[in-house]
Amino acid sequence: MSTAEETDGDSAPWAEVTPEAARRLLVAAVDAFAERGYHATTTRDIAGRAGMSPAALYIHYKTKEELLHRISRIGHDRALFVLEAAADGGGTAAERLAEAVRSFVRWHAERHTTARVVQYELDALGEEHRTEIVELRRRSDAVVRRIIGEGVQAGEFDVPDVPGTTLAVLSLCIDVARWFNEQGSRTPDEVGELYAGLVLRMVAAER
Amino acid sequence: MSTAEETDGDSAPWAEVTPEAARRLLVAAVDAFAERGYHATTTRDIAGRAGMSPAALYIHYKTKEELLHRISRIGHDRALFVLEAAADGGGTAAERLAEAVRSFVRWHAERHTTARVVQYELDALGEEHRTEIVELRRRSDAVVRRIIGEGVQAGEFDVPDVPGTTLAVLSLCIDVARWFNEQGSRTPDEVGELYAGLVLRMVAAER
DNA sequence: ACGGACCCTAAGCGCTTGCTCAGGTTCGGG
DNA sequence: CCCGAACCTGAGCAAGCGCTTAGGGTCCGT
Repeated sequence: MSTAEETDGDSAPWAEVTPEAARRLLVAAVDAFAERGYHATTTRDIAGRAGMSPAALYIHYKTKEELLHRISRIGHDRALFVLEAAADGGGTAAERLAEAVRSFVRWHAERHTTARVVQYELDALGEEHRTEIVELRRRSDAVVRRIIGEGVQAGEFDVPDVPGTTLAVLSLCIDVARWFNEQGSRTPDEVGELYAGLVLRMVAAER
Repeated sequence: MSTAEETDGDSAPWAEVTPEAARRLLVAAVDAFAERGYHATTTRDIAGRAGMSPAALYIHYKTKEELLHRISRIGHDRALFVLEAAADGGGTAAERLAEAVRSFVRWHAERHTTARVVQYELDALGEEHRTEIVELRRRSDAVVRRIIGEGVQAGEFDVPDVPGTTLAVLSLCIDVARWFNEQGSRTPDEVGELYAGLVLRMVAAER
């Protein structure tokens, strides 16, 4: 597999961020934001983690908020990519839903540092940037809702409230970013598998 | 029903906080923390919402962190109370689990302002205060795990991974605080009902 | 050898932060 | 009518914030 110009959700995490100094700052910001939260993180802390002086940050980014926006934008793009890949993967609705949950959860667990920033620091974005991100989340919702809707029509699923169940499924997956811990007893793969099973039970017509 | 000295999860929200000036400040802090987050909220903002000068805050609380701790402590106590009431309510494991989810979710929806602070600003607490709160959350976990465990033993439930499913159930409920909106199309009762049904499907032995 | 593009830093500006403190207001009991 | 306790405010301090600016290395093509 080539490492150049990848747009998938996993490999070479921040490869598209250039030049290298800008990437180092962005990675440092992800770590700091995830650890302490956006508002509790200082620009001096970010620059320090990247091994630079506080002023260096402003050569590559106009403001601290722009850093958050870049992180949030790239993160949402990747999470959405993962979801859409599963949705377009073919198979029955159950197979596609299971794969969507499995990979979406795996992303939130494996990359829980990024995911935490992406999912929980949304309010710190400015008006314009936030609406841009909210649109991406609307699309995630649409992807899951479509799979569930198709499963219902095909008679595979029995779901009284499709929008409500969609909300619950996404909520369940997203919250993984909050509690997942690398020192915990479960690998991202195991959590993905567990959750895929639970979600299938939530929508299954019968067993 | 008397309004004096209540300790349940709903009525007379912050009645046990006295004197009245201290309660006004605490309510103002809950609103501010929920809206902007702990770190983005200034002591001037809190005092202003309570109609006092910045200095007044420090007559009733030693630090801004003490305010967060009081909120977090009381909130966790109430949420736990709601859970335990449902768990001790009698009936089959399915009935108790459904009631636990229903009331826990209802609490997180109805009082989502408080719940947001309680569930998402934990990291802003100091070392000692945080470990105190984490203990309360461990007890919430134990309550749900016990119900599910008993359901499995009674043959009512079929759950391959009890700790994992417990985690998922609680995660689902807690995340309600993040997305619930009073202008949304669902009442707290409706969300509670929906979620209770979904959780029962996750654990049911057969249908 | 040298000019200039690029990238970075030291220093610091103006402002806001959490918090303090001396002093004023209010009010019930004697 | 005065006292003392309870409660609150105006003014402000030291520290830390996001961000700016003047200037200095480094390395390229020529």
